[in-house]
Amino acid sequence: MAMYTIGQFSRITGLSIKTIRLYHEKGLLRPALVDEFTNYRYFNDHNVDTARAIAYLRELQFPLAEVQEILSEFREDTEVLPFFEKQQKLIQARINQLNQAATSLDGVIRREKEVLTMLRQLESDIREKEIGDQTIIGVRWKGKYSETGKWIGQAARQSGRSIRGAPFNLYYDCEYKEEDADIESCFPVSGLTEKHHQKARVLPGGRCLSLIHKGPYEQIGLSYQRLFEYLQKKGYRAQTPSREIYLKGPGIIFRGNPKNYLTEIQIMIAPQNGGQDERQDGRQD
Amino acid sequence: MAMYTIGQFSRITGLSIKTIRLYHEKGLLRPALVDEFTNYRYFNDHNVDTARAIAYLRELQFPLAEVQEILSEFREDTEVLPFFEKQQKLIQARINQLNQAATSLDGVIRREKEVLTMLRQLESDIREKEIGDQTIIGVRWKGKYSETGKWIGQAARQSGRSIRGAPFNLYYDCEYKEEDADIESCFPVSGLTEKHHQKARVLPGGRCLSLIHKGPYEQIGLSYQRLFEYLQKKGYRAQTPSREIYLKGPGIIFRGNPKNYLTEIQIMIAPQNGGQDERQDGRQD
DNA sequence: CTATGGTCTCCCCCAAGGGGAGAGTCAAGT
DNA sequence: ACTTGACTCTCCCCTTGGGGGAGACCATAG
Repeated sequence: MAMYTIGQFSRITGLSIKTIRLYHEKGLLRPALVDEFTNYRYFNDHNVDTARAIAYLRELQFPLAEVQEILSEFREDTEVLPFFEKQQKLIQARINQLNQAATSLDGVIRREKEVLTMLRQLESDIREKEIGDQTIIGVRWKGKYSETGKWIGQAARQSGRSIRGAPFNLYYDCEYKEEDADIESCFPVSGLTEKHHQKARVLPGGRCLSLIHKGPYEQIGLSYQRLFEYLQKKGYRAQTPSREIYLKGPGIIFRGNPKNYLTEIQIMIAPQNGGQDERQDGRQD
Repeated sequence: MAMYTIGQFSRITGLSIKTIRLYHEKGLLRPALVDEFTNYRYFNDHNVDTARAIAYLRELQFPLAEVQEILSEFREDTEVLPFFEKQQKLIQARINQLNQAATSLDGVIRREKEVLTMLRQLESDIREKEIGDQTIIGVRWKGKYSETGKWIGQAARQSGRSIRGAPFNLYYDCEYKEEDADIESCFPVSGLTEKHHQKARVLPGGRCLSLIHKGPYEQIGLSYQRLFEYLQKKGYRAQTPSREIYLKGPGIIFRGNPKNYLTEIQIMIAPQNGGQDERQDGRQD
């Protein structure tokens, strides 16, 4: 019967010497012989089998204590079935937890990347553009502008994992109101589950004026002023609700510097004249 | 500005007192005030924000050291993007590892459950039954019966994650040979990838005699003898190759007790005479 | 003034090993 | 027989993210 020193045994089994000694100490792997004078460990082929079994169970993420229990109390694979099933549940739970983290990370990364490309191609000028229809979930409320954060949070909870872009507000008032403004806080969504589906609706696209406001929200009045001037100069007719998209605001981790906040203001333009498809107002809910 | 004792702060943030002290010690969470005489910690609302950020990053599985680095060196979410991306890769790796374990566990559980049902409905009697076509991957070899283990391992490696049942041998010799037997060691497979596809082939089904042999392989000769007697009595003609299905042999963890090994022997029966579809018996089990 | 409950620091514990120090051992070459 | 270099031994400390508990202060209400 071949006997191996711990180094040879380590090379055979792929376990580190430290690990082998640990398994010995914990009673998982008893060397075939321990020299009673030198304390040198010597292993045989049966030990190799045991080591392989341990390595296999460790791959299956069993804790050492459980490995020992299995190895010491059973002699047949079938008897270990309950352990396997317990372990399977445990691993599924861990996978779910990690998947949740991965999903969150994914969302964060996507959002921050969008912000970065936004920042790069930023020109703080009024543009006319076409925007498409969007499926959204929103929360309608009345109050002061500064309460927006709370309601965005509300909308985020309603949308759960379906959020597909930056939050925005819809302003249903035609004019600026300090108090008691009529606002809907929304998220664009997609891939909704059944029960979320009824809370969502489609926000129609169309032609709009767009201006990206850079800086704190307190100064957003100036950007609105520029937009209204432009509207008047071109003779366009504005449609409510107007939209304020919070491309970059207080972050998830940091509040950030308000000087770098980015908010896109979109004012939908009513079709010019005559056209029978004259929608004055997108209210549907 | 509201100030909270550590207990209140713990209730607000959901972090345990121990955890808060740890974060303080590691420099992640500096209390707004530490009484210089009593060493009591007092926290304010800004601390609540920080604690929330820490909890969020911990949910994303960031280690504390990284959380501290992020919190101490950055002020904007976008700057943290590289950390997020690194973390995403790390989490994916962990998920992959766990998924591998889960897949292995799944296979083991399925196999052992099959063995258990086998054991329950075991009657060690000769039966005639129809078996269906099977897609298999096999390794053909010549040598001694006892080398089977090695070649089954070979076949397992070839089949990878597509294995769908117990391993078996095909015996191409008409008679029992001690040495230099002509054998193919196989696994039933399904869900093959492209590159595995060409190694697989279909093993045709048909009518066969089946006997489940219980006990060590060394005694399998007796079971063969019973089968051959039955064949002769019925006047059936046997077809090669015959099959030996290792329902329960040495396990993955334990070698197990050879007295409990289960091996199903299947001998295909050649169609009787003339009639190309002559079923004599409705048994289909 | 005391009782009760909060809080402090300090120390030990978990899992699954890794790193290294200092001492002892083995086998081969000289 | 001696040396040398490679192994191996035990013992201790370190990691992560906290948990448990001891013994000593602290705060506040009755």
